[in-house]
Amino acid sequence: MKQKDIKIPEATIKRLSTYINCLERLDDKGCQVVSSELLGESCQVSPAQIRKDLSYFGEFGVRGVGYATKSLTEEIKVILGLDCIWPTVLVGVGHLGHALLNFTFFREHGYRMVAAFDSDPGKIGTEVEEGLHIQPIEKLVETASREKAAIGIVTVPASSAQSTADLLVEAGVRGILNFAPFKVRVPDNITLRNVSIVSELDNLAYLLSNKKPRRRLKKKK
Amino acid sequence: MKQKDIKIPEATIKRLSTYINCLERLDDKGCQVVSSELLGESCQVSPAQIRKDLSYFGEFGVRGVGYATKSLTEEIKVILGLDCIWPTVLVGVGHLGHALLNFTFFREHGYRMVAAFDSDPGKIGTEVEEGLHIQPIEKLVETASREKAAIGIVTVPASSAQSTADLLVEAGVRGILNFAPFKVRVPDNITLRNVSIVSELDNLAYLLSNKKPRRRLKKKK
DNA sequence: AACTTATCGTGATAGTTATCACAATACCCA
DNA sequence: TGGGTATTGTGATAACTATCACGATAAGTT
Repeated sequence: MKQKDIKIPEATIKRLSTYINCLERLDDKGCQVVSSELLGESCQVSPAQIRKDLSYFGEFGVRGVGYATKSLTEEIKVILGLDCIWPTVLVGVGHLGHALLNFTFFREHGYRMVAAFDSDPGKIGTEVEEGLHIQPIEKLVETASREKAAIGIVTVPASSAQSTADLLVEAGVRGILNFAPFKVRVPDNITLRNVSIVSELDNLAYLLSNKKPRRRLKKKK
Repeated sequence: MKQKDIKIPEATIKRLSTYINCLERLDDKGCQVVSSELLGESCQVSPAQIRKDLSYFGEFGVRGVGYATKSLTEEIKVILGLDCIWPTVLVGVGHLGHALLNFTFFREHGYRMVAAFDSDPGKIGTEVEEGLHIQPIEKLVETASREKAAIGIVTVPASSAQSTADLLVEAGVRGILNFAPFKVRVPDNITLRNVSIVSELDNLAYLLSNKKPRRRLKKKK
């Protein structure tokens, strides 16, 4: 038996999430066992990459056979921490916030939206989802800490992103997912992830502007 | 004079997009000149990283002084291909689609939404933005090719993501930004980017599940 | 039980990306 | 005009990540 402290690439974690997605689809199609080749085909990742990713966490397959679809799905969920429920709050119920609240996927995959907040008085009280009424920002700290929210989703405009993040930290959330186009600052003990939709589009524009993507002429004096 | 064919890291492109964002904010604050240190402070990237990123494309700064805020912004826009207008169409006007259509940022930064489509007959004709009426999916190929759409944004459910992508390809778009939780397949000459909101959340869950993020115990037989 | 086949798990290797340290140089001021 | 200061641009290096190639091994077959 060997035990080693090793580093897990962030890219690996991202892929694990997509593996779950593909595995569930394959399971729906009736595949009880998948090879790394089939799974790779399905989610457009090389078979070796999949095996490597999984090997960081243990041995989940059977040589000569493959992986049991259902149990591998469960194993990956455990790895990602999706075997428990993460109480989550969302701040800023604009279109994007609404989209996330209605995203049934969350409910089925380890997250539970326990509260939603907005600064627009006209929205307060609106039921955005079964049993979930929009609350004023002023209630954020009180409600989120009472509900023991662990994750806060920020879908407010850039101008109020930082103050929103501050409130979430005060309310005791451990992680923040920020969709506002502003890099907020949080204490070291808070985990932060920024999602920049604009960057994704800009990346596309860059690739389209260059015939040979990822290559370019470098000019120096 | 030296000229070399070198590879640009994808991460560099992503950062360039955020540099624009930070530079515009600094410019609003009255900073006419920024050092890599100040810019780095503002967008949470190391100064050396910023200089390296820029050095792939040329020399934009003045030693001992820094970078002219406005002109650096323009230079980066040129690098990313944002100095021209990208005609863009969006398919699937749910909450997320709506959010993107109303995102004024796009209009101001190189993209123009030329059409929006949805399969729900009840939505057809609705004006989602000044002068932009939702059209039926059946009109996609005709309208998008007439408008010479270069980019297609997919915000439909996973089940119709592939067929939507196929239509966009048929309409002649060169790039697709896919928000559906399904990895669509496109011909080699089409540039594709997948945005997985669920993966971002899952990543957060993983980090929260592990005290020391990015490190873990490895167990082997 | 030996042989064959399929497919995993992983050490070694190649490739990519970030960091570092410092030479280069523009501006300021005496 | 020369010396000091600030800050860039970049080669070298370190760190990280993906790919490859193959040994290990489970199941089926004769």
